[in-house]
Amino acid sequence: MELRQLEYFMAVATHQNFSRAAEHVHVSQPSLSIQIGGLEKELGTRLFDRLGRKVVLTQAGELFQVHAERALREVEQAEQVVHELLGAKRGRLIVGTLSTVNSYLIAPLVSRFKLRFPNIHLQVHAQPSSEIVNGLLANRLDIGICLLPLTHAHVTTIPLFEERLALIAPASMNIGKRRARMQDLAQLPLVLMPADYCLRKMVESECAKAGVHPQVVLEMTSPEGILQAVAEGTGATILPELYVKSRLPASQLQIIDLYDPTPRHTVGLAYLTKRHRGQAAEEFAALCETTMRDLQSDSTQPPRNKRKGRAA
Amino acid sequence: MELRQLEYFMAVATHQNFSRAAEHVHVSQPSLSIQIGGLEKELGTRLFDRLGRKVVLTQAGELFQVHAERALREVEQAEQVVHELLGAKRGRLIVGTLSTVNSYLIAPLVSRFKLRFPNIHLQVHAQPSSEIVNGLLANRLDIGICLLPLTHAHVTTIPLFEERLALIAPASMNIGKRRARMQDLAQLPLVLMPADYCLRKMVESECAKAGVHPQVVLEMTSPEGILQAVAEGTGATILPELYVKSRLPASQLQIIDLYDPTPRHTVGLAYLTKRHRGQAAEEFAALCETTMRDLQSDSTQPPRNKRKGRAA
DNA sequence: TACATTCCATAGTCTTTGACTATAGCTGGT
DNA sequence: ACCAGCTATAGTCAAAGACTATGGAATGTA
Repeated sequence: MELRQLEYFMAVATHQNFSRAAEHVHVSQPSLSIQIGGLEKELGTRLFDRLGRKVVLTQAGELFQVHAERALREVEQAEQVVHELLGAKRGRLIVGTLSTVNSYLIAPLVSRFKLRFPNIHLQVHAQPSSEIVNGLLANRLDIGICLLPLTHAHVTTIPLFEERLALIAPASMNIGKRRARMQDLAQLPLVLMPADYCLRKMVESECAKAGVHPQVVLEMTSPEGILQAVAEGTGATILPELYVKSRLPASQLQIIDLYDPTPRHTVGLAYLTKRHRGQAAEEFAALCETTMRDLQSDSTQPPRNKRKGRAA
Repeated sequence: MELRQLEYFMAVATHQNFSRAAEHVHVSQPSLSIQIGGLEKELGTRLFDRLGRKVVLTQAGELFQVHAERALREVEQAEQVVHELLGAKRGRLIVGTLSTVNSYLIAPLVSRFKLRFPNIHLQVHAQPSSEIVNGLLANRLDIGICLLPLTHAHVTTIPLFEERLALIAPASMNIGKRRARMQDLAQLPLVLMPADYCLRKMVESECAKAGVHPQVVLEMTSPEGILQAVAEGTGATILPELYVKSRLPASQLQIIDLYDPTPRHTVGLAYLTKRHRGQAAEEFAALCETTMRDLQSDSTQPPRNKRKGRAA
């Protein structure tokens, strides 16, 4: 059985006339007759009684019509949902993000995204980079926001923006200045993530460049926990500046710029190389960049009126 | 879009592998690849991501799958309902019958029919012959049970059985014998149907043959009403013997055989010549004959034990 | 009754399309 | 680095659908 036959069938059932039906489906009358004939032959019974002037459904035809109509409607809808997806009018996007990035970027990003694509079902999971990669490989995530570089056979990354890292010290700790050299870290007790975390590796490599060996007094996996430990005076830490600023708990902490060199890392979009990224994913990545640009310009020059609206 | 493509699509979605899917739908792998490719091209997006080992649905594919599956199921059901109809496992049968026939034949007929085809929806309308013909022409009825002969351009008839007509007289009326000649009718007040009814025409023609002119004292359209009028002594009438026997109200009536000649008429099945008669209609007609045969053998030889079961 | 019209079915021709085989290209595992 | 497994492409062939022309039945009209 073919969809064509169902369409022709419905046309005849509607018009009760082969010739009119043929015009309606844009084929010649013989073509339509043959298709209906074939359908009837296949089913083993007549679907229409040809009564001189009119053509009417047999009982078999009536029963058949119910399901033929539904089948055609489902086919139509199958097309429709895909087209809506392409137009980003519907769909689903599951994003994995680093919890640090999650804290300051995701909230404004999500709100912008939802504004533009209200019917895309969005899910955001805060996870460490390794879990994001696993999630992508297992198809649990559509895209991830990770630290770069990330080299994995099947994962492609696109740099989105850089994060500056800053030294975070308890208010009680006397650093004595607003800026610190990387070398100065050698003298501080540090609270860092475990060795297999990206952020820790990054810190280690920066320290190595500066020729210092950090004194790690506590390892914690969550940046949230680290901040709390720092606030209680356990030690200092190094975290993305924007992250800390987004949740600075009533200035119990000092944020101290690092330089010589300033540690930075690149945040990027990650996705399975062969996996088809939907419209929604593309848009999400684009919004990611513009949102970040806005955040950084607000952060680096807070008193300056780069954004007139706010300054006024 | 073609049903073939939906089937192939579902196979790939199920097996997550083109080659296996191809085996499953009994085509070569390239054929299947091409069809999927065509479908994706038509929809304007990938439905599957080909990840080396596995093949997984894209988001578009997932949305598409829902409706594709439903569409295929509807097509399957469309076939199914027709096949069930052919096997008379379901369906509908609307029958028009003469009210006289209706009274004695339909009850046992319907019960037998329902026994054999419990899922056929049966509807029986008692109507005069002319209405039955109209009903057939207007497709309100599937088949009709009428008096023959009935000649109409589009209606075909099949004789089923003969009905003997008998003289029905009120108990009060003194006929003096169990049998009466047609000629005897001339002396009786008669209650008959109006002139445009088949039964009346039939009586008229029988009378004409016998050379008598009936004295009609009352015309009524319903045989039921006629019987009541007769019971009250308004006059005698001529009705199918079986009909009267089926509803003899506590022997207030005499049933008198007519002879010389015995008036009879033929009851037959009528249907639109070009209309396709379903399995149910065929079976109904067949049951009609056998049921009638049983009724007549019970009626003509009530004391004799033609049906051993009863006699014992 | 005969004629004109309408409508569906059939015949014959042509183009499209789907299926097949063989093979290339890529991936993943040994 | 090679082998095994999988999908995509190329090329050929046969089936199927569409079209035009026409036949034949039924309907309505002069």
